[in-house]
Amino acid sequence: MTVPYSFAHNAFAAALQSSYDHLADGEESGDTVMVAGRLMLLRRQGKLAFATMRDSSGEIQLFALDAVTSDFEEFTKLHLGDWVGVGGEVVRTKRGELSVKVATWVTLAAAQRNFGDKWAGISDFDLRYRHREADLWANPMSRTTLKRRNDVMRAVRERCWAAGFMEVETPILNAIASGSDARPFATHHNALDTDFFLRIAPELWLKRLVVGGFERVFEIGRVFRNEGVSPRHNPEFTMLEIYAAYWNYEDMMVFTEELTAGVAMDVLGTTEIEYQGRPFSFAAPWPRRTMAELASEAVGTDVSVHTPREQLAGMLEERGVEVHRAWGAGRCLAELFEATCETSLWNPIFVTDFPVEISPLARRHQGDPELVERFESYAVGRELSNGFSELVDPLDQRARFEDQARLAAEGEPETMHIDEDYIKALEWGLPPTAGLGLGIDRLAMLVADESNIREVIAFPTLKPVVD
RNA sequence: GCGCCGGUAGCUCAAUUGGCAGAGCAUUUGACUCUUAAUCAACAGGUUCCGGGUUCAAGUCCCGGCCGGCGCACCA
Repeated sequence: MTVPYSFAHNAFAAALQSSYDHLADGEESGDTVMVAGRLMLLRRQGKLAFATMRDSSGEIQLFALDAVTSDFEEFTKLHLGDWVGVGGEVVRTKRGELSVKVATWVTLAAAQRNFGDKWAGISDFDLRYRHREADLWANPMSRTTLKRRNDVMRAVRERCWAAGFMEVETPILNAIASGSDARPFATHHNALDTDFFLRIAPELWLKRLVVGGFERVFEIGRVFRNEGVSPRHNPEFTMLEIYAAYWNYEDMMVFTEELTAGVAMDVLGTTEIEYQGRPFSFAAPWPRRTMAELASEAVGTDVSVHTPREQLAGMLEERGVEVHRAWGAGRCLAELFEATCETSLWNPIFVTDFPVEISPLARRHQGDPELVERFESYAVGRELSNGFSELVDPLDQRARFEDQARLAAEGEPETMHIDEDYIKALEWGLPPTAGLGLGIDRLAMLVADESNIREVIAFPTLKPVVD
């Protein structure tokens, strides 16, 4: 059988359903359309046959009659999952189902595999993730979720553009993987005979564009971290990073909450949702609390980055956290916060004023040089975004990188490497700038009410099956 | 990486204390001129994830491996 190379398609299911809403039961419109899609159900009744066809917009019934339909017998032998193109009149059956009365039809692709149980679909995770194409046909929720992700991406882009940000693209192959603390994937360029690392963040490149005079830039792109896989972590994930010259971290917090709540409004029409059965509100403004305040409340005594390191370490050990010898008071405070507060932060909140020790790219706090002007937003017990007033001083930047190198020497596996090119870039002058990194997948999880990151990624990372 | 749970027909799932491996849907064949997961009848469909072991007998018990889900760790 030869399948055609094209089909003169001129109507979609959803548009037909709405534009022929007025058609009465048993009424024939007199209008002929060409529709195409996939057979989801097929019911033969002697000299009649009814099929449910789905296209990207929705579903419509195909009504075939021996007296009207060409090759009627062949039509009744079509399989669930076959793609068909159909020409016929728009009618409503006596039982009230809007249909295309099939006059001519052609097979556009024969399905040689089925799409699972027509009622239960496909539920096996392995099959769903390895063969998303089958999952998408079999499971309406999978289509809805990935569509939501697309809606989120569009809303984020449109809001960034509307705020005057320019979308840019920066290298994925890097001689040094920097901009975050994470282990990178390594690869090799043959012609250059050079090892490269896949980016773990686009941060340093974006700030170099600000140095170059693009005052507002953003990038939505894949980043790669060679770390554990979990329901909330995929080795490659999508990050939004934005940088605005002349802003500080408070300005960026305002932008972050407005962007996030705005995306929820754009996609869902509301900021008030249920996430995993529990009420959740995107509505701005979000509370702002310092890390030290939250940690102090949680442990019942005042702690801060100035609390003696040994005292903080003792509190961590009481809570079963193993304290690395390279950790200073700042890192200990952050660990204490994560151990006691992080998972209880349900509605969005900004946690602010991080220790300088764990923030090598952020600018020192105007009120306390041991802190930086940094925030992380948390929602449903997870980190959603991270931003700060950017460190603009090349001398301080070099000192921070050197501190990181010292930590590495003491056995800390995930530290930032010194990036001479970046320091050189800062020497040309980075104006006061605030930056933000936001996990698009995690935002999509919230909007789509999904608890596993794999549901919002079309093809999540899986271990290959070897025979 | 560690722990717990799971893997049976193309899909969704059963299988009692270890005792002949089953159903629905899909596929194949037939009936049926308004169906809606159509209905009815019939046929066919299996390396029970893989490899060992215990036993008269293993889907079931034991050991190892593979893949997945969840939790922990790492992290966003």
